[in-house]
Amino acid sequence: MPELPEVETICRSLRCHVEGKVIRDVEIHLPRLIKWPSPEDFRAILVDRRIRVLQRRAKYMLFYLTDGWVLVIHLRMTGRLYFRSGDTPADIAAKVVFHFNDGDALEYSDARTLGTLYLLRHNELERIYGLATLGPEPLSEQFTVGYLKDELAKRKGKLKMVLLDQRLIGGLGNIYVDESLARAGLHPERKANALSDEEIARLHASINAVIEKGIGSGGTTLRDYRDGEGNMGSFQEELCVYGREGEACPVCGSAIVKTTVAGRGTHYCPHCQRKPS
DNA sequence: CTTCACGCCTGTCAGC
DNA sequence: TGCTGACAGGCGTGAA
Repeated sequence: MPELPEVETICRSLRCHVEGKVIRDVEIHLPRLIKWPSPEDFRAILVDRRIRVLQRRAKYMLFYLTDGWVLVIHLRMTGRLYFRSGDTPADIAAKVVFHFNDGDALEYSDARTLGTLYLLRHNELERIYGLATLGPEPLSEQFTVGYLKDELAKRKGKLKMVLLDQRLIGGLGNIYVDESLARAGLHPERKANALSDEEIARLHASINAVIEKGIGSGGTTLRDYRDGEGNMGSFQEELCVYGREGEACPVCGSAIVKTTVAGRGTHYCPHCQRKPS
């Protein structure tokens, strides 16, 4: 569900509620979500530790705790983190609940239960393979046109697949890849290593613009996604192609097409994003 | 090394 | 109305 803009929005909405809070207890209703250490140790280590700062890296949320521990949460498809003040009713469907000393709580719920939670020392974070191998993020200093050009040159696959690879760019998912390609006017099945310099520059600018607007809109709420206070995002109103099969392209009016590329639902405008034959 | 199909889970929705 | 199957925004694994 959540991609970089959604995770960033959740982090922003949670910081003022959780930073500085001391964990009093942890309820674990679905132990298999805890990937490291054992659920028993996970709980025992968290109890009495304070959340110092909450940071985000791509789609990972990192809660830096006292004594060098870091709680790492990846929401995958349907994970949700919701801050609940002590005087409001608990979510009985929550899979993991972090109770704070002041009576407030942070609830993790997850319809498809594909999310992952870890508790590691700050110098052990590379044990999470996906976190250790993340590429630079959109809008970061390292994500330059030159970087994108060099990386695309090494890839023979289709653009759609390459842009979803978190080792190349950290934080893009299915929605923002489709939107980036639409705004750059590039067909999702173009070969990554066959783009002109001008097309690469356009793609780079489009990725940054889409992610920046996505964050500015508080993310994209198509179904499940809410921020840490339960608010919906509004970027769904600005989507050009994603979820708009059969609707008119905002640029040329052609009907948006949906296909499957690299096993993922893929939306594009057949006129603005022509595939050179 | 890259590329790609598949499995993981469950809720929702279209079609019958 | 009730059932069935396809599908869903992510990622890790393993095979080629």
